[in-house]
Amino acid sequence: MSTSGSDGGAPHAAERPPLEPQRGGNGRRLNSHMVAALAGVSQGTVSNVLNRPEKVASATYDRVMEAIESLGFVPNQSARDLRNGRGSAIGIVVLDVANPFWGELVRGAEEVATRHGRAVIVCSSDGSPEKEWQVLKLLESYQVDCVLIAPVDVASPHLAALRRRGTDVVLLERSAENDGPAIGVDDVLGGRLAAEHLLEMGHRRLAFVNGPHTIASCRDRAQGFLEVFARAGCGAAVTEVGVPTLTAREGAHATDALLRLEPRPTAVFCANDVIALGVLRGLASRGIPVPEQVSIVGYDDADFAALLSPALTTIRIDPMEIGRRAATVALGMSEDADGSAADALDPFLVRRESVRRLVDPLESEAALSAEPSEGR
Amino acid sequence: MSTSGSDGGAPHAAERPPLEPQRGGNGRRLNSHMVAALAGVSQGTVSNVLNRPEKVASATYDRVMEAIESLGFVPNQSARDLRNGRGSAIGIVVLDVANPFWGELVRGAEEVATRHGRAVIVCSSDGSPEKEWQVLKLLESYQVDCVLIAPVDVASPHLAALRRRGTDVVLLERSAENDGPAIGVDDVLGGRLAAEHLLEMGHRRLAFVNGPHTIASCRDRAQGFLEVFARAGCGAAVTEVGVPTLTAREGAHATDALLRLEPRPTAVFCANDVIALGVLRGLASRGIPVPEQVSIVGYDDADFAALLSPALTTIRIDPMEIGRRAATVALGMSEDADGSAADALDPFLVRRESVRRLVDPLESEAALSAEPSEGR
DNA sequence: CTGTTAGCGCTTTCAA
DNA sequence: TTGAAAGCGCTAACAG
Repeated sequence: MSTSGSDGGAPHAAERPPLEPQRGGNGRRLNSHMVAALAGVSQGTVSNVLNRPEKVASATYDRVMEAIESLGFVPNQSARDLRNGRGSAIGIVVLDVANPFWGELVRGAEEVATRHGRAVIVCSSDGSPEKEWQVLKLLESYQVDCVLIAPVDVASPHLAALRRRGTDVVLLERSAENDGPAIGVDDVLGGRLAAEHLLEMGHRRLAFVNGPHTIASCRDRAQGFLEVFARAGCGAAVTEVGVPTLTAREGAHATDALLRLEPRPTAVFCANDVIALGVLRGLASRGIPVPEQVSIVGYDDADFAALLSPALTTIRIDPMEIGRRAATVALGMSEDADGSAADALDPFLVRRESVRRLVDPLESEAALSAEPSEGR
Repeated sequence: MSTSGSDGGAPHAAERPPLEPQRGGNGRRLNSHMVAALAGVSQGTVSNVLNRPEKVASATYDRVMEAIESLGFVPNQSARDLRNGRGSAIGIVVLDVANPFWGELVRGAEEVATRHGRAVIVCSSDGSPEKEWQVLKLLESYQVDCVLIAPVDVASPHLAALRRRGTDVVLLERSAENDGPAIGVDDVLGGRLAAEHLLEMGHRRLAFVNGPHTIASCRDRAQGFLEVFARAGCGAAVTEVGVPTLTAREGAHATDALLRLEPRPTAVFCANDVIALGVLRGLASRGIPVPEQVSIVGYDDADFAALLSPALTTIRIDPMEIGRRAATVALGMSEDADGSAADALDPFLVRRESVRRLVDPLESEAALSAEPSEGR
């Protein structure tokens, strides 16, 4: 049997009439006026009980509360928002909620928002400026109080316009070309960490699988990663190979390009774990052992990173904490100091099994041929 | 330098006055009245242009549209919702958005909702009835048009009450004790699939790491899994070990209990991949090889399942499609047939590396003796 | 301390 | 085809 019954000609859910919700006993919609009537007070007093309890005598307070409970009254947020001239929901725009990184971030934001009785409206932009614009309009129509956003393009005029119209926006990434509040990880540092680790492990021929530079975090990771080699003056060869989207599929797809590189890299840094996962998959399907023949460093320390085989060495960041902080500043709860308080979380290296130490310095120079059996 | 500047005593974001958003040229809030003024029509006409374009002369239509564009006017959804007596957002309550399964599901729902100009309010219940109730109140205050929910307890009175008050609710799981619309995977079938596979592979001593039976999907998976053995009459020994939450941590924690079992199981079925991942981790830390000593079957085919080592044999379901369908019926777009249309997605088995075939029938018989070899 | 009142921006009769 | 006016449920200012 199906769960949605088609019992004897009953109309199905989709075509039920615009039946009015939440009726009181008399058949009218349940509202503060009815609560007031039941408690024997005026609407204004009900409002006060809800919003400024201290302004009302405790006897009346109790009576009103009782009425509220017994009726199961829930104030109409649309009306409040309308009256207050500003919505109470908060919007959050990420690249893709289905991606665990953004999922966790959303979770963190949602946690603090709902704790404050605020709804969070979640939208995915898929990295598409059009879709981003569309969802921003949507959020604006809902009069959201503020939007937390990982912008496709920080410099987007739509963003600026949104802010100009009075919506608070807090960026889910740090960015030089932005003056508003922003919470994010210091991705330049993250890139640097990866580079230093690889250098220290003896790697000199490297590749970096990265997303489009329109994404600030990609740009930053590249900057940090590349600047280490530029500075080191160690004659390392670093190639950046770009992928259009940060997905496992693209990572796997990039493997071909990686293997065509001359000289072939001994290590590849991936802009995130999902890509690393794709690269790992691509390498595995071609029978190339990791880390024996190529070392991999990911970014994010996603759930699965520790459980891959080999376990993925990665740069750890805590997306949920970003979400929490972003929501906190968005709600104006960041009363600490001058508002510039700790807006960047420092990522750190998690050493696992996907990076091999190149013991013999010559080995890294031997171009492509020769590989020692390396058993460990 | 920090991204949120504390430049020369300028007040920081949190304490800016309740400055009114989206002003028109004259300093008042931008509304349909101002659009009307600019276009030289009345408010009602603007409303018609937006909602019933066919009712308005094309000349006026163009003029109004132009005014809308030039002003950058976005209608106030709170006001519409208030006036319409029903919100336009849709709520979705899952156990945890940070979990990739729910993240994907949310994504699917969000995709179809935003395509229809509807906002999605996302909430995580964490499997806690209190938190669920809290978020349901939140959603109700926002007057959401409908809520998509994976209930902590299908039989919850709060759910029934919500529905009674006129909010559409569509369940994100199939359940016998529910008569409203529901989209979900046929978990009984899923459990059955796992059992049949294990049986076919020669396993007779099994364990099932499962979450609380208050969660319908857990109950159903158990039902399907157990009923196969009951029916098979093959004298298989199956033990269900319960974990309070469906997390990797709990899975790892359950490993002890698993290993204490007499007789020790040759295969364990896990209620989802995340738990399987925890069990895998627990087993690995104790040096017990999979699948050589124990076989594992997961559920969900999460992102990482294929990349574990060994790659996880699992029951695949498509959460995003569930989300899409749920949102579709919620929006009353399911005009197909009588409303009972395909409300269950069939899961299927994905054979990978975590299940070993017990070649020698004696091996599996040694423990409990007698069973018809049942090969099929 | 509590009641009264005036709208917030929008949709929708009802008239013109 | 368009305009005028009423009112959705709530809050805030002001009176009592």
